[in-house]
Amino acid sequence: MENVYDVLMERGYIEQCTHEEEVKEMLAKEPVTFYIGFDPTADSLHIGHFIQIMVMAHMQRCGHRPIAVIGGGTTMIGDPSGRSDMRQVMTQERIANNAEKFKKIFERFLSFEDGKALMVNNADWILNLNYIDFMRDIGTHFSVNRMLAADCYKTRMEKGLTFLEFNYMLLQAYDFYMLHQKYGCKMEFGGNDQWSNIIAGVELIRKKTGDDAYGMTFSLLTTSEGIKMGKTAKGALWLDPEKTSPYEFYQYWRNVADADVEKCLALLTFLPMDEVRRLGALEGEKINQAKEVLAYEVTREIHGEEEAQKAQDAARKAFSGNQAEADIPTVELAAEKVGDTIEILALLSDAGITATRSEARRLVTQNGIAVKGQKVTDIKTAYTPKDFEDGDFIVKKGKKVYKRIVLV
RNA sequence: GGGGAGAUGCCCGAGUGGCUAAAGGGGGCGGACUGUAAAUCCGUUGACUAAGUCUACGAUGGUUCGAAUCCAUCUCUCCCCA
Repeated sequence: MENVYDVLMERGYIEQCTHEEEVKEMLAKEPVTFYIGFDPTADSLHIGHFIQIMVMAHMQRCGHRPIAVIGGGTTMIGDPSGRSDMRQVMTQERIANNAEKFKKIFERFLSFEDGKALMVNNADWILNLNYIDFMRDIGTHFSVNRMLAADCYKTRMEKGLTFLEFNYMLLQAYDFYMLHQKYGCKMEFGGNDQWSNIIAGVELIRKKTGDDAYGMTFSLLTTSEGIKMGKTAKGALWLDPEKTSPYEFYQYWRNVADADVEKCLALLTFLPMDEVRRLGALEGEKINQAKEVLAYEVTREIHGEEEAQKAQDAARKAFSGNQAEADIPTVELAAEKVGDTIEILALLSDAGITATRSEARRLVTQNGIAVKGQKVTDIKTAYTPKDFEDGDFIVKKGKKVYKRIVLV
């Protein structure tokens, strides 16, 4: 069987590794149990988590056993790594609720049959810890001096770090230790921002048991300019279709920068590397083919074949000028709002296409609005219910945003 | 516990009585150019009517014809000392 280490390396996942040679050897000769933790701080996973899921999937395909750990316990603390502010304290109910949603996504990518993968919640062993016991048992193995020097606290050394958050590292290390004891877990993976926490776990296991444990981190998805990817105007790029529609999701990937196409194909799809390299090498206008493949593939992974197809068709139609048939988002507008006639400004704001009338006015004056394929340049332009009758009342905002307005 | 500094629009940050809806930058949005790319250029970026009005500079009161700017109290943040 192919060594998953080479696969991960070739596709560009690996950022840091504790014991490169040993890890490579181990992964080649035996099935390895490893874990990745996910803190349910939001009610949906985002694209950053997706990379981790991909890694688990690659690992499982090569015969290793993933443990997806839901951080129901650690979320009670909040990981301060790389953050400039303290996380909001969350209630147990919300955490449990979010954890439920995570499960569904994992099941799409991992096979949990016959214990080929596990999902556990660290709330099971963290929530009932006894403070004194824990401190004597685990706390003794940590040096505050070293912790303070850790890179992940850097930003917090300027802004302030509470003792609550300072404990996070111990708990994550303890997770790894527990998984090692219970399931023989030998490796912990995570985003590169988790490096400090992962090392802490590796060292804890070595100190307490003398056993070998390893850690590896993966690149955070960044653009060629080094900016974190997956940010949209509305916040993160969510995997939940309720929060980010498949169409928006598709469009995000359709619009990535040329320079990022190959990297994204390697990290976010299962396409063979030969194909990835071929697509990434396309030049000029042709790179758009690669972007279509990328957008389609990623959307298919997350939302399924059907949704991906729909998004692709909609996008193609919308951008080829043949908008009438495109499956573009519909917004409803109450008929009484329209009355006998409605002016463009009221239309845009009432339909939620713009947040305010001022914004609508701005857009119209700046030539940013088209209705039924016609630029609207006069803010006095008005419409009557008749204009909506054929169901093709399509508003184009800027170059890329299309909305179909339907009276209700 | 003692002392000091600070809180301005989405973010950073200037502004220390009227010329301030608030410089500058970033980001966002629109336009041009294009390949639904990048870079670049232009415009725009509190709200409502279209020429004013209203709401805004941590919160609440006060001084003044007039306050982001002065005073008081409060809240929060950071720094130094213990």
